[in-house]
Amino acid sequence: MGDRTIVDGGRSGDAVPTPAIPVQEGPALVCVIDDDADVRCAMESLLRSADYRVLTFATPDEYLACAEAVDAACLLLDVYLDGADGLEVQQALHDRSIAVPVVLMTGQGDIPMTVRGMKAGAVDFLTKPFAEQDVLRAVGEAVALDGRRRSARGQDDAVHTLYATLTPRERDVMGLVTAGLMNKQVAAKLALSEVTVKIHRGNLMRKMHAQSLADLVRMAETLGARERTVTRYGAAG
Amino acid sequence: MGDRTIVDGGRSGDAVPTPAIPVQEGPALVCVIDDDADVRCAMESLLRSADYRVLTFATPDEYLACAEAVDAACLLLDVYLDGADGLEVQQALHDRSIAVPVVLMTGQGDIPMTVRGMKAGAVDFLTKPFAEQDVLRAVGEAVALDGRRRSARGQDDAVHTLYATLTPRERDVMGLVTAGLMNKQVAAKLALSEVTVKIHRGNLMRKMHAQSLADLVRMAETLGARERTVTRYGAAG
DNA sequence: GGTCAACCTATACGCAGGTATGGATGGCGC
DNA sequence: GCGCCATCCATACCTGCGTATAGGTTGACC
Repeated sequence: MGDRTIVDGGRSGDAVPTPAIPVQEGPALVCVIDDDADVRCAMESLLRSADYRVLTFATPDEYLACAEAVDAACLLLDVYLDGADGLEVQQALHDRSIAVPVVLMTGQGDIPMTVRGMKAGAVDFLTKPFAEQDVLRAVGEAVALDGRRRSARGQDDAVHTLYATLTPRERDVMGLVTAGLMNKQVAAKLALSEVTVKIHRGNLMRKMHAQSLADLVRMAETLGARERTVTRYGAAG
Repeated sequence: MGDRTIVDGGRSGDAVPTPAIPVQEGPALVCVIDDDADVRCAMESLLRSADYRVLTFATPDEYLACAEAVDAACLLLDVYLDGADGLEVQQALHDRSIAVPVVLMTGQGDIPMTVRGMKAGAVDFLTKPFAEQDVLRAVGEAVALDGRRRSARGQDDAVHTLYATLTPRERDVMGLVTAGLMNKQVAAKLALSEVTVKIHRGNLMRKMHAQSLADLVRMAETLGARERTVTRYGAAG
């Protein structure tokens, strides 16, 4: 605690950015895709009354083309659309790494379709006619899940942002150091002198904002950037 | 690796057990619960032809009372039983921390029931009459999932087994050391001298079979035994 | 009462980690 | 060309870590 004073403002060698963690502002955004205008209208008024921001779309293409929609915390998706299957839309979202929680809706669904939808990661599967409380409960769950995902991703992004500032050599050293190798062993593996390794190590510790090796190891786990040549524990030979 | 020779056979101070990792032997065991004898019989012959070991039960109670059944890699469960709801059985399994992958079956299911079953963690939901290929595919998925869970749990159990051999003091030290504190700081927190901390530290490193601090940190993450007084990274003050 | 495990301490030595000082090289952009 | 950056190295010094040696105190168990 008082033993070592850490000064990081006086050094001019490396500019270390402090990444801002993205915070969700205001009420959550819910998107609705349904080809039935009556459904869209009913959903919009119901969700607005529950204090959500709402955007509605008649087709998946409209949704995918909308810049605002990428911030959605929940997607209410009709599985029975004119042009495309709602389950295909789920797949399309997955392919584009869009991780919005999906609530599926249907008028005439069957069990295999439900199973496919749920296995594809849907939060819930609502059948028409909708009970308002069911819709709000499902949307509530989806928004809550989205919040958890966002905060988890915020942590990961912060680490990635810092990692991006490392030079290639510093990443090499970080990988081997977090694998449990001593400076001498790292030096041998990278064909360097031990002093050089120490310098890189000190630099990357500062750049990663790591106060200890334990910190760095946990960051490496987050990054998945560890040298995975061994089973799970134990220093790499 | 040749720099430091680690000898752990000659010391007589601590007996450190090497935990055996449980390995699944032979063909996987599949359990079937259905009140219809015809279904049980058909399932049994189908699954045996696919080289699974099979146990069938008419009621959930029979299954829960069977000692052999706890090793099951898959449970085929009828959701429409005489006495108890199949979904309640899922809940009962969860309450008893039985983590067997479940495949639900039904003759007259509806979508809300399917959603409940899938949200409760079912691998699949089959509708009667069954297509053989669907059954085998679902069971195959369940068994594969079980295999992944077993290997993951094997790793965790190994660490827990080692951790169980630590004395209370060694656990204190491990928590603070893996939180990133220096020996001196650990000593201050526990009101000890630094030498004592070093001894505990050396002992626990040997007992945990950790070759480096990085190893120990990863084990602590597995255990969830870290001092979680800080946000996520950064040494505890 | 003896034995053992767990716990604690002091001193001392050697090695590993970290930093500072003081260089050197090569690539890139203005 | 010049500055900037990443990379590399050597020497030196201090701190931290790990172990060995050589004790001590409790409390449980036979």
